[in-house]
Amino acid sequence: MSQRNTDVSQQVVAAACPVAEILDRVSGKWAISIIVATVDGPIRFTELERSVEGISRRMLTLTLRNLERDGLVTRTVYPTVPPKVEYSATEWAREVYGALAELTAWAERHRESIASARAAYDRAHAEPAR
Amino acid sequence: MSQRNTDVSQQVVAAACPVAEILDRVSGKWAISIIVATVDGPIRFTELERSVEGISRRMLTLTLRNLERDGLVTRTVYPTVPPKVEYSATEWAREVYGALAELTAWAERHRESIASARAAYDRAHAEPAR
DNA sequence: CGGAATCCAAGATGATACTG
DNA sequence: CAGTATCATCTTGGATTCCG
Repeated sequence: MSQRNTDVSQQVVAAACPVAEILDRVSGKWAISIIVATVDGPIRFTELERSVEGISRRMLTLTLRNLERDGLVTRTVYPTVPPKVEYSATEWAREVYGALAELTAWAERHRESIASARAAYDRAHAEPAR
Repeated sequence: MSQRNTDVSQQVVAAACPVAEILDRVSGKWAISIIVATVDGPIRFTELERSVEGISRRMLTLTLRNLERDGLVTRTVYPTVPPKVEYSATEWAREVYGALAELTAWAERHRESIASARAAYDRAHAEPAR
């Protein structure tokens, strides 16, 4: 509608949509940690709970369900006593994680710059309380 | 602590942290849309409001402030009457967006597969209501 | 062991009205 | 025009308890 929405920017917007989808999946507070924890082989629920520092049982369950739903992890139940359930990352998860590599690298390189930029902003906009 | 946390996986976890940071910045409901809207040149507040479909004035302001704080957009005020404020993506924002490109491409390729995987999951776990 | 269910606190978002 | 302020609401996440 606005004159800025030319063909080009429209395409970009369209291209951004699926990213947003993936981001929604992967950007939860815990999703990435869980993917990371599952990439190098099957891991049990309780092991995950210990491995992903600070996660609650509830969030672990919820996040795992979502990841499973999106086909990023598989859930395997062994009907033993006591029960045993293993989770592992799928090929998709590995690809997504790989795609995140560039972003990771970028983040690594700019970690400090970003921190100081933020600090500078905060300083500039601090309460002029006195 | 667990035996799975070998040197390798530890490194991966460490590497994942900064990504999580970036993701937190970029993964808001609106951040990406705003970045996209600002990449191809300065854009005014009201134009943004129209350009980013569905965003409220409040969220536009808040998200812009956060992006500015992280150095992803710049804010330029022209002390005219009526006031004029322009926002534009920084070099950082372009780099991040570029780094997201691979993820975008992946998402594009698998968009349908993911959708059907999710549909299948939902079907399999649907209310056995009767 | 591996959850599901419930309750609650905190944060994110939306709607609306007001202002320099 | 470009916000800020306020209030209502929806969503997230944590803590706890119960169960097969």
